[in-house]
Parts: sequence; C-alpha cells; structure tokens
Amino acid sequence: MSQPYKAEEVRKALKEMHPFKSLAPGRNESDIFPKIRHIVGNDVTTFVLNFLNQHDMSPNSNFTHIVPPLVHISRFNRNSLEGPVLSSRELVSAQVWNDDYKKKKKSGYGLGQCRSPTCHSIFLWQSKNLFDSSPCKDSVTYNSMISGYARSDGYESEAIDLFIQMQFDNDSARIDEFKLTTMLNLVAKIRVLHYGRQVHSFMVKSGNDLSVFALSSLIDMYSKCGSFSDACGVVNGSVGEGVVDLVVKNALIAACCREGELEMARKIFLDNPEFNDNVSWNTMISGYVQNGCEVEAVELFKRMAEEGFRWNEHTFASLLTACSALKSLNLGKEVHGRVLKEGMCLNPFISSGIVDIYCKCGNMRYAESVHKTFGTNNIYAITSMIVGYLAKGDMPEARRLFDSLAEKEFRRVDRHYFWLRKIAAICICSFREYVVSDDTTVPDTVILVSLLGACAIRASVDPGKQIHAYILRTGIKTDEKAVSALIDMYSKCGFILYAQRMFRTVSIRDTIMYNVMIAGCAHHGYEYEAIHHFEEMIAHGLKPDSVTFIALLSACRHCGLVEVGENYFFLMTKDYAIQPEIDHYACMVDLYGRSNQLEKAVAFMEKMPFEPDSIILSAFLNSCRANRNLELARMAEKKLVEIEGENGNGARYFQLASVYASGGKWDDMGRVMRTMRGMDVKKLAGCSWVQVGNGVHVFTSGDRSHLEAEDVYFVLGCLIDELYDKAIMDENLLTMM
DNA sequence: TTAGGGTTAG
Repeated sequence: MSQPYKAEEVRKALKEMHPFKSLAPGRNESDIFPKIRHIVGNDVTTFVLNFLNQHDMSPNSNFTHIVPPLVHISRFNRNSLEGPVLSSRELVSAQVWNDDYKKKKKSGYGLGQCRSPTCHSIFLWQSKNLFDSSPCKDSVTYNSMISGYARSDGYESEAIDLFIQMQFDNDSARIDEFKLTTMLNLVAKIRVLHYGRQVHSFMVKSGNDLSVFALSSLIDMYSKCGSFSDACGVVNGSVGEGVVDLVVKNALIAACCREGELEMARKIFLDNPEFNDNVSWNTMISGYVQNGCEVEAVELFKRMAEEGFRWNEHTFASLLTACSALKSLNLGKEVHGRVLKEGMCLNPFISSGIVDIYCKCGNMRYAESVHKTFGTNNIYAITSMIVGYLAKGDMPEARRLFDSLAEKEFRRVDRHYFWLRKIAAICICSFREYVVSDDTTVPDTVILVSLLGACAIRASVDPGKQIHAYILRTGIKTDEKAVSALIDMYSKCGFILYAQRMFRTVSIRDTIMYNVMIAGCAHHGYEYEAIHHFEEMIAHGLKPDSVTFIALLSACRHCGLVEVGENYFFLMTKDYAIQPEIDHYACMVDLYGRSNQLEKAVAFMEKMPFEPDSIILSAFLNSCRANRNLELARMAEKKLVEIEGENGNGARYFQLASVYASGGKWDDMGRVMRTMRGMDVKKLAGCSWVQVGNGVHVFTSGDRSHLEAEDVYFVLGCLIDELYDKAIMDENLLTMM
C-alpha cells in the first residue's frame, strides 16, 4: 500500500503559502500563486533553490511546510500542475535525491555548495516525516533514507541507527549490496576503521564483496581510514594488474596518492592508459599536488589537454592549489584568465582558489577584487583573506573580515567556522583570554603554531612566552613545526639567544627548523652562524629549499659577502635544482647594491627571467642614493612608473626625491615632488619599539616626544661613542695586521 | 526508484 500524494494537494499547499505575505508587504497568495505556476512551467528547480537560499529553513521556520510540494514539482511535474499520483517512497526519493541534485553535483555545482547550510537538514526533516508516515517501506525506501542521512553532515549516527534498526523492524527490507556500499561510503566519511572492517566482514559473509561497486567502495574506505595495505588487499595485491573497472582503477590511484606512493600511482595510471578518463587524470594531478610535487602537477595539466582530455572544475581546483603552493603570481594570473574564459568562476572551489593564490602571493588588492566579484559568502575565500592579511601583519583588515562573518550564515558547527574562531583569538584576544574563554577545547599544536606566528608578526614576546609556558605546563607534545614556531617567535621578537638555546636543545631538526634559525641569525647580524647552520644541515643530510637560500642570501647581503652570496646562488640552481624566485633575485640585487657594485646589480637585473618588481627597484634606488648615482636612479624611476603607474606607491616617490636631494639635483627632486602633488601620498614613518613591563615604547627618527627622551638620548649617545671607539680599535688592528 | 573513484583553509 502506498500513500497517495495528489497534485491537487500540492496546489492546495502552494495556495496556503501564507508566509509569502511576509516576504513582500501588500502581496497576497493570489499574487503569488500565478507566479509559482508560471515558474513551474519553466524552471522550478531554480525557483526552489533560490527560495531555499534566501530564507531561514530551520525546522521551526514558517516556510518549511512548503518544501515538499515544491520539491515534488521540481522532480516530477515540470510542465503542469496535473501530474501522476506519487507514493511516499517516491517522494522520499525525490527529496533526498532528485535528478537535478545529481546533475548539479556531477557538474561541480552541488546543492551543498549553493544553498544555505540549514537547507539540507530540512530536506531530511521532510523526508523523515514522509518515511515515518509511510505504511509500506521496502528495501529501496530504506536505502534512500539511509543514503540521505549518510551524505548529510551531522546525520551519520542516524544512518547507522537506521541501518541497525531496519534489521529488527522490517522483514522485507533486507541488507543488500546498495546498503552495504552506502555504509562503506559513510565509514569512509567518518573514518572509523573498525566500523569499516565490520561492514567488510558482513559483505564477505553475505557474498556482496565481489562486484566492482563493492571493490571501489572498499578500496576508498580502507584508504580514507588510513589502512593502505587493506586497500591494496581488496584487489589481492595485484595492484595495477588486470584492473578491469575504471572506477576501481581510479580509486586505487587515489589511495596510492593519499599514501604518498606516487610511483605506484603513476604505474597504475600508465597501465592501459587508453581506459583513463578525466577522473584518472584529475586524480593524478591532485595526487602530485597533495604530495608537494606542484611542478609535476602543472606539467600533467598541460599534457592532459595535449592528449585530448577536457579540463573541468576538478582539474582547475587542483591546479589552483598547485599555484598557491608555488606562490607564483604570474602562473596564478594565467590560470585566472583561463578560468574566466572557461566560465568557471562561479564555482566556489575555483573562486576561492583564485582568491587564495592572490593572498599567498601577498596581492591583497587582487584578492579583494576577485572576492567581491565572485561572491562574498565563501568561508574558504574569507579564511584565505584573513590569513593573507595576518601574514602581512594587517590586523585591522583581518579583524574587519572576521567581523563580517557574524552577518553571514555559516554553520556554527562547521569545522571551518571553528577554526576561524581560533583566528579570532589571534586577531582580537590575548592567548590568556582565549584559554579562559575556550577552556572546553585544548588547542592542538597547529593552533598553537598559528598563535605563535601571530606573536612573531606583532613582535609580542609576552603572549609568546605565555604560550610556551602553556605548552610546558600542559605537557602538549610538540612536533618539529611547533618548535620551529617557538624558535621563530623568539627570534622575531628580538630574543635570538632564547631561540638559539631552544634550537640547541632539540635533537631532531628538519629543514624548516634550520630555515627559521638561519633566518634568525641573519636578521640579528650573526651571518657566520647562519652559514655554519647551513653547513650543519647539509652535513646532517637535510635538503635545503628555496626558503633556506633566501635566508642565506639575506645573511650575505647584511655583511656584504658578495662572493659567498654568488656561490650560494650558483649552488642553489646547479646542485639543488631550485629555481630562483623573485625574492632570491631581490637579495642578490640588494647584495650588489649595498656593496657599491651598481654595475653588477644592473647586469644581474638584465639577466633576470622576469621584470624587476617594485621591491627590487626600491632596494636598488636605496643603493643609488648611497652611491649618489643619479643616472641609474632615473632608470629605476622609469621602471617604477611602468610597474606602479603614474599614481603608484607614494613612499617610492619620497625615496626617489631623497635620492635626487642627496645628489643635489634639486630640479629633479622638484619634478618628483610635483608628481606627488594632488596624489594622496602618505609616507609611513619607520619606527623602533621596545617593550618594558606592560608598556610598549615607540620611537621614530628624531622623535623627542617621549617622557624620558632626555635619558634615552643620553644612553644612546653613550652607545654611539662606544661603537665609535670599537670601530677605531678595529681599524687600528687591521692596520697593524 | 536506491550504491562506487577525482577539487579548497592554518
């Protein structure tokens, strides 16, 4: 027996949509009903989605009762209100899995991404009502309901309960292959290995473990639950040989990539390549990205098109992740252009990926622009932007974006939202407040690393020390990343001796830890120690990366070690195959400039594979000023105007004016000053600060406004005298030698 | 009618 659900009732339900009145004051249902009917004849699904997107769909909402008829129409009754009589089972199916949902999911525009977060639960809530009221439930009814629960975040235990309960309640609803693969899908999602083993045992006992659906689901479940050997065991260890089903093959490739077994993944991928589809290529590209092989991912991306496969949203999403990791602004812009051409910018994965690239490259202006154009409701894009502003130390902007979240409908239980609350601790609260206000959750080391990073940016040693003490007191196990963050924090807050002491006490060091230590030594004028640490890391068999060389070259430029710097630059490309980035080139130009070798700096800039950016030219301008070389300064000015435009960065014009002033070229200086006129040019004064007790004391050049300025300048005078005496002594010593 | 593989944040 099926419960009928007639079209007439749908019409009645629609006519009773009294809450519509509250949407537009003055309208009544007679205005609304023709509109609905009109839409039903065209694209009702869009209407339903927009409706769901625009309104509160919590279970207590006034609108919830109209969801079933709307979904009903969208699924079964496109062209008229007169339609077939539907059973409750069909309605359950319609609401949990309507055709449009599947189509949209396949094209990358899943409902989960385009409607408000509360809506999915309302589909389920309505489905459950229908399911409970249905007098006749068969196996398919149960499958639909279990599948609906399994795919909805937060309803996983309901799926398990229903799966168990069904075996006691209903003789006609037997456990079949559909239910078992659905349960495997659920286990893969919640990642509980022993549940997976139970379902697998059940499949073997009931003879449901041999179909290609079972195989792919089992491989996926074991892989996602962290048991790669079990995933391989599903195909009897014959990985890559005789895999007949493409989905099974792709599941295996994905499992290998997840495990970091890229060579094995590549072997399976290249075995019978004629069977590969877009998913195979996308899985392989994504595998390279997941394992830090971004360059290979970009190469494969190119080959994919060459071999006649079409890029889709998944392909671009992986490629964007690769560009972010490479921090390549040029590549990012190229991909951005391609994405615009392909019309994929509405996909939330894609738009947030583009925002992320610009944030990682530090170009917040572009990031803001993309973010505003392609939707401001993407929590990933907002997270990237907050982190981008934090990395630049721009706390007010980070705070502004965080506050904007309060107006949006992100789910409070969403783990992304949960993470953002941690950022709030960085932006807004002190660590002490964070610990007190959030004492139900012990922060993990990753959170602590973020907090320490913020302390380092703000050069706030006190909260940094609090966090260090908290780690020691609570006995939280610190990994290499946490120790590196502590070393970095102490170093950037000016406490290089603490940083060095901490570094010495650690027995296991990785490349990142050496990088922060080398950079710390370089910044504090311990150039030879920086070089010593580099040699030590090589001796320990660690592989330096591009950051290592930025830190090393930075050390060289601070003490004018031109030849040593040149050697490292050469070593980096030849021995370690590291492609120099713009930061490496900037270090070299600065190194030549500071050593008064302007011709070498110019020759080096001319050989660069890309145009010098404003940072390089700015460093070069400083050298021109020190050397009073006005001809080269004019050349740099021309380039700067090309890069930044006539209305470029005001600080650069100040810099340029001071170059001309230092050479007595008052006409040129006047010209630059006139260019600045009418522009909103502000120069942020450089300043130093020192924390004494609970107070921070800030000093700018020539500033005598401090209450104790007289004493401060007296001590400063003594220090200058002492340095002067030392310089004289050094000079005498050199003469004697 | 209901099940399988590939895409984002620290």
